[in-house]
Amino acid sequence: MGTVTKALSLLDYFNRSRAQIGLSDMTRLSGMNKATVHRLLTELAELGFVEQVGSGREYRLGPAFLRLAALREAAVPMRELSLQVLHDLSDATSETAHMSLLQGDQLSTLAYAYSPVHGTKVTMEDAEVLTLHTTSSGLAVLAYSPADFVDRVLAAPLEAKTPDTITDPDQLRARLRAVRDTGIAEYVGGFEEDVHSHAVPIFDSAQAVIGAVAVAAPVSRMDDTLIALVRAEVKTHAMNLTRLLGGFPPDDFNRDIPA
Amino acid sequence: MGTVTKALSLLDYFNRSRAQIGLSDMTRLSGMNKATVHRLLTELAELGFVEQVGSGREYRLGPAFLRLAALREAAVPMRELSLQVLHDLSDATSETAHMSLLQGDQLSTLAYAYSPVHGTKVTMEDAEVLTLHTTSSGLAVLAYSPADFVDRVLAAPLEAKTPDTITDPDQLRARLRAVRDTGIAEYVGGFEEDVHSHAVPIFDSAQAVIGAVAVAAPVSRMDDTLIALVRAEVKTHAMNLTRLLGGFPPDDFNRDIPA
DNA sequence: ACCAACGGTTCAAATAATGAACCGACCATA
DNA sequence: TATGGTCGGTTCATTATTTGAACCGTTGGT
Repeated sequence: MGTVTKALSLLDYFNRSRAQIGLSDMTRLSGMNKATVHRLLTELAELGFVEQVGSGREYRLGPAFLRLAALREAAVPMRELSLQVLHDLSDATSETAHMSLLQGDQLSTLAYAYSPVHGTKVTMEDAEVLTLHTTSSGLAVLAYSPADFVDRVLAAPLEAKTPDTITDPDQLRARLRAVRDTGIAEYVGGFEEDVHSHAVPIFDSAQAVIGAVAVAAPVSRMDDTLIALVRAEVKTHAMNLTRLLGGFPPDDFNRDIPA
Repeated sequence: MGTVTKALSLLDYFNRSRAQIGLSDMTRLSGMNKATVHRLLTELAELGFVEQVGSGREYRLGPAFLRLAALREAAVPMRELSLQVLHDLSDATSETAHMSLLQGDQLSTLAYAYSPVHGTKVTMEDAEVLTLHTTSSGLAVLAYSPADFVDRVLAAPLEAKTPDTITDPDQLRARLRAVRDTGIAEYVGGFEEDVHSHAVPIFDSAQAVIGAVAVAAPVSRMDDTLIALVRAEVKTHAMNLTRLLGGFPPDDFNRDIPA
């Protein structure tokens, strides 16, 4: 392992519940020699990557990250990142993948990717607007939204886009509980007939939901084999996108899919 | 220079106008050996601190910074606190307010706030980098920095950003004495022409200067009335921010403005 | 067809990283 | 107030990593 990796791997020991770490703790956590850890932390401190909290006390993450994160964000727009992940995802599933962001009480499609494998596929429009109660992405977002927001959305008139759209608030709430249990949302024909989709929420740096990644296929093609594949792939790719965007799943987010 | 410093100093060559850098360019910019730069970039890439844009193409800042910046802000909500104060300050003065942190021998902009009152205003960029000898914030920081740091900064070549930039060390030292007398720094057109700004230093819990809060306005608008208002407001808001951040001004810091 | 510049690789020589032992300071407990 | 444990930090001979000139194969412009 190179010295740079050793130094930067120290940063991984910081997290929300452990914002400050002392030299001895860091030595234990990393398994490295105390002198080594001290030298690395000192060097990181000079660069502003960590800082010492008081006088000769614990270390915490430094201010340099704010500057570099701003530059990163300026250099790589969210849409480009989403497209990369969606391309992978549609490749892995051979179906249409898309990503949408919560805007007001609707979802607006940020990006999508098609697979060339099948002649028939679910197609999207640029910046297509989706409603929350008619799509798997909407259920994924609602399932991790604050209660008052969910209340407001479900109190409004819920229009049926198809005969299969769920418009009963109680039924929708039951679906949201199911989503929270599995970490993944499913909807058959709620927005358009003949479309079966699975969606996983995307979170921001404050662990709040900001949108969802979904895979959509024609109902006829979505058999048990494809369902298993799609669920696994959407889950991992969505987690990956959350990470790329600098976000964190909430602590109660179902990290491991129970089959 | 330690290996870690070498690796992380590569990151400083990225900025808004140069978001992607190739291996050869980076070699030239850093003055290091190409093999060394390649190894360091590869190591940084494995950790997500940089990433390669296409297949065997240029490098850019990686996604790790978003995660770490979020953790930093969760641990120390410096940016959020600054934004609150800056918002108040720009409201009170009807001009642009900004806060920057000392990083190495430069200032990096942490946050800023605009006033909606005037159509023309001084604009900022996210994470904009300011030099110490060209800005009122820089003078404010230098005036309360240790002598050896000031010596080092003033001994380096001082580039003129505008015709009004002060590049003579003796003249700058005279300005620093004036800053210490009043507790507030002033600069007209040192960084950009037509900008007149006032700045007050921010201190940490060890009474050491860590940055500055400033208000910047177009030269034409900065008349005696506005100057008096800005000086009073910057002073109180900066003191307030120092306090919010858990810091203390040094004992010789001029607490009451003598008009 | 050519040349220059690109990203990337090699390996002996040079250099920086390492770690066991050691400080003084601090803080409970005795 | 002694004492034992832990803290952050330091030292320096040993060791392992980093370094850099030269070298690939590839690409793109002339």
